[in-house]
Amino acid sequence: MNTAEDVGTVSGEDAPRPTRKDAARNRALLIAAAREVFARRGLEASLDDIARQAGVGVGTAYRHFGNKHELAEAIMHETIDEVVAAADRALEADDAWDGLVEFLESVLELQTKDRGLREVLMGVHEAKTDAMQDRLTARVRHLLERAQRDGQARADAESGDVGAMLMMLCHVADLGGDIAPTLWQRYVPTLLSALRPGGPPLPGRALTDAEMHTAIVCQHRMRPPRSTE
Amino acid sequence: MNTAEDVGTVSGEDAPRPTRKDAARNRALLIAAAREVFARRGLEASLDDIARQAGVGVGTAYRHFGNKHELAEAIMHETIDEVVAAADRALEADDAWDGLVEFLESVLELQTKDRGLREVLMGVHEAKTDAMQDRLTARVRHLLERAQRDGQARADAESGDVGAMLMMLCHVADLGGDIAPTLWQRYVPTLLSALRPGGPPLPGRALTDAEMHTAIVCQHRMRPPRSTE
Amino acid sequence: MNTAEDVGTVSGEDAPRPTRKDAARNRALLIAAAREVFARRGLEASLDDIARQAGVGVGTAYRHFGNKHELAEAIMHETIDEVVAAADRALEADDAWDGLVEFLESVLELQTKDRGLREVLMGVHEAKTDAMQDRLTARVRHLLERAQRDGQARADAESGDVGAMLMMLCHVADLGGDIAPTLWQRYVPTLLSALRPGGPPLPGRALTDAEMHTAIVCQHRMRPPRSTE
Amino acid sequence: MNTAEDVGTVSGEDAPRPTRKDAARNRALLIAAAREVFARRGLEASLDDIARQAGVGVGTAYRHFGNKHELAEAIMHETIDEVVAAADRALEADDAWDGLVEFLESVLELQTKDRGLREVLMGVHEAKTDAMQDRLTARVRHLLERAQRDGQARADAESGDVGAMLMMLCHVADLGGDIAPTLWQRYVPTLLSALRPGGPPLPGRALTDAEMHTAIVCQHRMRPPRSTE
DNA sequence: TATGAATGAGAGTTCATTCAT
DNA sequence: AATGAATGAACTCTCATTCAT
Repeated sequence: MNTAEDVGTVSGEDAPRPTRKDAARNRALLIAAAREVFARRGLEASLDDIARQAGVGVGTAYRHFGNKHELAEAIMHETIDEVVAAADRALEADDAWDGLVEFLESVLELQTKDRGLREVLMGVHEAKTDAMQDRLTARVRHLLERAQRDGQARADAESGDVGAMLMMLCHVADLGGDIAPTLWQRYVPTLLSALRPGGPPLPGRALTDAEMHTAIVCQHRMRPPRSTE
Repeated sequence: MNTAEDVGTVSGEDAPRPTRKDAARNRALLIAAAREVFARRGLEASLDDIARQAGVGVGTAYRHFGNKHELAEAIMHETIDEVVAAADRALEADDAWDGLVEFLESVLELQTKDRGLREVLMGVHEAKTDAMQDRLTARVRHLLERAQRDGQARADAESGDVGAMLMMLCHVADLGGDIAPTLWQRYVPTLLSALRPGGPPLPGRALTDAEMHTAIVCQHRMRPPRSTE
Repeated sequence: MNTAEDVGTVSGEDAPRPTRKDAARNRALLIAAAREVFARRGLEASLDDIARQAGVGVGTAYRHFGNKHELAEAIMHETIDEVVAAADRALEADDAWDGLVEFLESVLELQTKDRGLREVLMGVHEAKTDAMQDRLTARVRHLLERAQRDGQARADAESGDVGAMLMMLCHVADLGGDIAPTLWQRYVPTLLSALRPGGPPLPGRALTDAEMHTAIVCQHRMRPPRSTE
Repeated sequence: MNTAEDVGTVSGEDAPRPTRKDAARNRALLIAAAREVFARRGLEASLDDIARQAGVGVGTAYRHFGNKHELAEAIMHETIDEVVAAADRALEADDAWDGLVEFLESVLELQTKDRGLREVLMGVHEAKTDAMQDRLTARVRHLLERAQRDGQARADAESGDVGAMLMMLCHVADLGGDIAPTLWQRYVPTLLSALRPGGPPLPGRALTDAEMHTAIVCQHRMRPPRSTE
């Protein structure tokens, strides 16, 4: 039923399979829209809103993501990429400790602008988050280990501590919100002091990476997908 | 207690009729059910679920509470009462500082068992929460001031700091969840050290009580009741 | 369980069955309340509202009336009484025609103040209205017949015509509402002229009393009572 | 119509895509169902009933109409179109007076079959009705003015009079219902005689178009849509 | 393959009617 | 006999997901 005119979509690029580019672009459009909408309105935003914002049909969203959860995961993936990038930058700081601090600040700055990331970091999510969490966890561990090697972080500090502190700061940042966007900075020195050599050790033990993983992944607040049966 | 004279007015317009026994029971059942359901599934749980859990029709819930918000408020009221009671107990501790610590621990223990309280403390609520927030804020202030008078807390600590720390700990407790229910205890000494005299002051400034109020109240996640009119 | 004190309700009237007066008063209270509420808010007002206004439990309303329809009927009964009274007064006017006109005006004045009556006259009701309709119909017939005997109304006018005209005027009065409360008066002369001797006869035929009855009774707008099954 | 240049923008943001065929069919089904259901049961009929009658899910109704009011408006629009068409036909009658009469008769015939229209004409509606009311009012005025120019209607007749008469006739038609579907015809000559030159003027004054508008629009019986905020 | 219309379960809320007190 | 709490069906509206086009 399509007349010849729509052959021109990619107009002369003689792609091996047609419309591959389209699909990629739509995926990108959806992710961009989802980030913006989730960032602005939180994870409860409707897929219709996101699709509209993307200039795409809802059906397209389902072709690419299967369900809302998967879309959110994809968003997280993209977003976590930025966080990972920040971590990688921090890993190359001259001073290991400065790198660690720099990383925390980068993350906080990122999540201040992005309610999507905020909710993700604060554990409002589900399932396949796995791989991304792990990528992040690994970086955190590296940052800490580097500082430990340089004698700037105490040997008994654990990467789970850094994670916990990051989350605490996220929460304060969330609390401060627009009223006091830099509130979280007030508590950075105190928290980080616990990682410094010399003082009394932290009591008990931190979450292992695996536990952290489970902990975050288990905190669904987004309803599970309906069983299609 | 009624004298004979007003017999026959409009068939007993006097005594407000002291809450029927079954009504009281149902109210209690509803509150119990709501606490349990909110505790387990969060504030987004439906009234239908709560009513079912209470073994009661939805209509009954509406007779007692008018709308979902009011029910949540009532639950919160009950729950905050426990928190306030804990604060009042803490205010009578022999040692002011021990009282403050004791209070934090009590709250954390309470919220560990109750996702309802967790969400309330973490600011996932609205409107009429006001009074309760304020009751709590006042206690926190008293606890801190008492410790300051005794020279156990630094003079420049602010009650907003205690609030922020409480929230951070709540968040860690939330993170630990069932996997590590005492995780939060690991970070108590570090955080509280910032309130102790002697060290470097906290940079910037804390949220005032009013700001804290606004910050928490503005973070609705439960939609406001539809205006019926 | 009743102590001796409530023997004093009727205090010394040694009524054959006690508390008869109470019941009567409650009935009266309910009717008064229903008239007021229906008059103000229309037939869609809830029984709860009416009971509250009466200072009585809903259950009492059901003891007296069985269901909302019956209550509305009772209201109508009371209200129609006034209309009937107006008709009886009109029947004693010196001039038969003046009596007829006077009657119409009385009814219109009554219904201007009473949305309850308005809806009743405009046929927004059901069932047992029967007896009352009939009482009214009879009066209308008498008024017309008296005017016919005096040669002031044409012989071929039918009482259904008077009824129809009354309804039309009610409708115009309803239309005028508060904006033009006397609008209906503009159309009285025209309509009544058709009842006067001398002009061309009305084409077709009017509704018989029985048809009028059926017509009005069939126009439920208030939902029928739920089948209890 | 699209030139080649914008090929590839966002996959066809150009043509608004001319209403799908099945969508159009469903919309038609809904409108048909709504007309039928509203016609049979009045404006209080539920959207569920209408959707069921249309053989369509409720959601579909909401996709097409947003809320119950809008659906009713759409129905009314369609229906008023017919009335307007009747008026336009009447405006082309050879004889101005015959045109006026013809119009009244058309409307009455239409509303005899359609309780939906009946309620609309009798002012049981709201808000956006405005435009349609006005379209109708304008026609009525034209019809009357044409008759006045031809000397067939008295100069001091007002279009509000025609409106009032139309409503009165609607009411009688409503009264006659199925029992006497032509009852209203009995009162046409009498009423219209008041518009004819020669007789005594109508006392008082008619409603202006603006007043008529207000009068009708203010008589909601259908509750306004809940503000979703 | 993309579109967006259709679906229907489910949420909050109301109210006529019943029934324990 | 009166009370008003309890009930539950019904209503309007939303949104994740499916499916015809």
